[in-house]
Amino acid sequence: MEIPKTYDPRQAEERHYVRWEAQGCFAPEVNQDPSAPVFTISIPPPNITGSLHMGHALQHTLMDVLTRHRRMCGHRTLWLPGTDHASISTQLVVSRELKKERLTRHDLGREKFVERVWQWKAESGGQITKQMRREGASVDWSRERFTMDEGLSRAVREVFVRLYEEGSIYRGARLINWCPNDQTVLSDLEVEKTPQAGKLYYLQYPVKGSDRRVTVATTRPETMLGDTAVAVSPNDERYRDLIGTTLILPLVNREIPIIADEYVDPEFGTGAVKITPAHDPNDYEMGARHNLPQVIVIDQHARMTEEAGAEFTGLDRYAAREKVVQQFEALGLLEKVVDYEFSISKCERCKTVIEPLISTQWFCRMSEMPRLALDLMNREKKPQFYPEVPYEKVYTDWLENLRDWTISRQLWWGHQIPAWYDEAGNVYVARSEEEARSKAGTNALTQDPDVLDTWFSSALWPFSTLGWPEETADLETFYPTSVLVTGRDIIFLWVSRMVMAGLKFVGAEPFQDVIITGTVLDKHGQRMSKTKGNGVDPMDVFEKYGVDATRLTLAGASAGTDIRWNDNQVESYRNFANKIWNAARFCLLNSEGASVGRGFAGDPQDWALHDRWITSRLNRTARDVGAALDGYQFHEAVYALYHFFWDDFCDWYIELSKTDVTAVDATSQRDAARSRVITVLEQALRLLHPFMPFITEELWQRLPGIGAESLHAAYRGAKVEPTVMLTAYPEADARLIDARAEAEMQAVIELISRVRSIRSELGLKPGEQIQLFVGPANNGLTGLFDESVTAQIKRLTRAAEVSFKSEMTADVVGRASARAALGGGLEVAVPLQGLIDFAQERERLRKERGKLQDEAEKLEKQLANPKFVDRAPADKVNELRQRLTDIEQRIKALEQMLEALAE
RNA sequence: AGGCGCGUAGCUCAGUGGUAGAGCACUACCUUGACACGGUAGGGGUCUGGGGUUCAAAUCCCCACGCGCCUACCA
Repeated sequence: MEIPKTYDPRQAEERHYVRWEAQGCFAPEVNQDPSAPVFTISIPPPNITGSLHMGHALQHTLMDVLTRHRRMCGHRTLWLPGTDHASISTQLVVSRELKKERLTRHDLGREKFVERVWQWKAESGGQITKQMRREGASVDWSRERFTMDEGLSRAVREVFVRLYEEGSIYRGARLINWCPNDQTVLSDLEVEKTPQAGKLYYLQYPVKGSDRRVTVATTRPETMLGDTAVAVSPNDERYRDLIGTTLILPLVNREIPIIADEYVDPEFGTGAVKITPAHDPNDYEMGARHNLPQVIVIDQHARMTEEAGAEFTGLDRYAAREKVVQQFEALGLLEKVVDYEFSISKCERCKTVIEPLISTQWFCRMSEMPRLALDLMNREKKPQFYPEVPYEKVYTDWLENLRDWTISRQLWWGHQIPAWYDEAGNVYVARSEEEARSKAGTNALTQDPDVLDTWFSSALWPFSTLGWPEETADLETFYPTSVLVTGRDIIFLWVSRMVMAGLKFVGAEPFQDVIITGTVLDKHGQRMSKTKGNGVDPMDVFEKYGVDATRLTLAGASAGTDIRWNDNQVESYRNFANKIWNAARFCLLNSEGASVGRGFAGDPQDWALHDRWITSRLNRTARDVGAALDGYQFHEAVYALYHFFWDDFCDWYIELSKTDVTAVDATSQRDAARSRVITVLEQALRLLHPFMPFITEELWQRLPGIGAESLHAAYRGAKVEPTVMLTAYPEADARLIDARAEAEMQAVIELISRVRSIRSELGLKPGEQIQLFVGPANNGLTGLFDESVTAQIKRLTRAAEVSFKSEMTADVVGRASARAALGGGLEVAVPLQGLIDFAQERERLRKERGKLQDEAEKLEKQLANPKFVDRAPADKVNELRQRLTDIEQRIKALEQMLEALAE
């Protein structure tokens, strides 16, 4: 059999996914067991304009690990894929394309533009779905969904109509966040605050019929043109007498009142606040409290309106600012200007400064639905967040202080609002135009031109993708889903809204658990971003190190915390993949006469030590991995697998099996040993499969003795070729976890390591054969060293001979020996016939003794403390006593050795 | 302004009351019949600083310093 010495990930990645997908291995229908438990994950739908980034790669890896694990446990698993339509982004992308043709969307008109977007989607919108295949994501493509699909759109209309009919959706004029660049309203969550170095302008407003002036401080002088009051704190002595009097607003000469409101902080600025109800959220509220008029001085393009006065009409807001300041200065009404840092709201997408405007929009009331979600958390602690701290609190805090959600957008791409107006302006909200017509009693209707916030449809994702509002079999079977894996940035935008919608419309939470992943940062700890150009493209990493290594890196990063991306880490997992490849290569090159699943017959107590040991380690690993995955501690699972495979299986088990496995004669002993290594390998491949799907499949396919009967019972009737992904995930058998075998093996390992250490420290050449004395023979441990173990010790320490001595005195082992004191009173000696440098050997032994003495001293001190002995648990005290005894024994042995070496 | 998190080996990070760990990097030796993307043996840490609780603190509490994130209507 030709097996290359180095693993080439590429060819395995190309072969297996296609077959898995074609044979329906990812679809829940592959499961033939009607009583199987169900496991469902609904993917956070990536945006159709996007391409795969490290955040996706991380989340997809975790979802795939969970899905593949549950599938191997025989569960009926569904990981449902799809994408969302991303109104603004997509519209911007397509508009940019049009710009190249010197066209705008208005040139095309709405219908043609939307057609064009669909066309763009068909051509360029499928990038992520291709990339997910490369990742190995075991999603059921036959159930792929898109938020603008007919079915999902129907769900959107249904929800809209129901909410409208019960009064939870309303239309009205409110102060909203307006993006003058994108020409649309934005919800509070799509606005980002950034600190900004600016100025605070102190403007003086004359008091009517008096020489007095009231000074107000503002960061936006241009808004003064729309002021309709000045507010002061009711308890502020400085202004008390002015409350209720009138000011003359400079430049516009409007008379405005001085009002009192608790909101005003007398400590800040001058203690007097100009109030512009039409252009500031706080002023808007105060205006409502005091019934102030709203004077609109800025329009949707952030230019001044006619209301701002003839001189200002049409000026950009910043030009207007300058002009206002100039004129105040000219009038002697500019008291001062100071530098001032404040935070400014920008459009999350285009970074344009948001203009708060009064505008008629559709809103969704946030009163009953957040209550449903909060009640569920209080009552049943659902969904369960991982990590619970701090995300559960982040989630509930947000739900407790929600403002109504602006759901309309002035865009063309998206779900057009199912509301129609007749000529009189009456509104008819309906599931279809026909329904609206029959409600209106006329055909002369125009549909509201706006579309809904993309997140409105995303909120329905976990059930709309399963067929809701129809009562489909999928909805019945797969809802609520099991777990949601996502980033912390969309807990508000998406997670909470899904919970609200799920509770409201299906009557059950959309998922039981929520895993919040960290952010993948660059190696300097910076957020990856296009503008900084510090992003790492997962596709490049796949190409360079392989998909499996990349997945292991992502899964191996600590749960919930941010990940600094570092190629070194992937490289080490690439090396691990190569280690797996070569361990398998060894097994396969020596596989004649071997078969998976054989070799471990009979009572385990009759097996060789290393066989009992590896079986114990394997079962312990299966137990640890299972427990880690149940708690979503992926990194613990990776750690356990890595060390089991490399340290236990490769470094020791394969080495200890080599003599038997590579025997020249085809004996049953040889074949049984071969079967045992290959059986352990096969179990290890199964354990690794959810994390490293490609290499495990590639190798598993080559193992002798695998076939349809290797599959998990739930998949045996399915029409699939044997595949590791449908085998049973190894489950720990508690009876095979053998602490004694592990302790005994530990003694053998210590012996070998110490002898190697002696060899190394004394600078013996690798080929130089030595002799070993081990004893004293009355020690319980020497019973371990049967013929086979002794042979292994010889091989691994390059010893020509191992002799067991009843005593380990200098007389017996010879004065010229390098020696070591092992645990349990065991000693080992390497006689060196004059080669030994006595001074050097004494130094070595003293150093060793020094270390032990330090430790003994600490233990003695602790054990001499009556408080410790009295108050610490008895087994802890015993443990330390035992450790001390062992150390003392070793020290004693070392002292005898030193004595024997004395000049 | 508030809330939360983090600070452990040169680097990236596990560990969260009872003997300080991993990967990478580093040193020495080794082309031994799976693997140099490898093997063997090593070096390296007053667990940010200070105080407290405890028989025992990297781990729990308080304070300080440094870093990061999130939320918020201070003109």
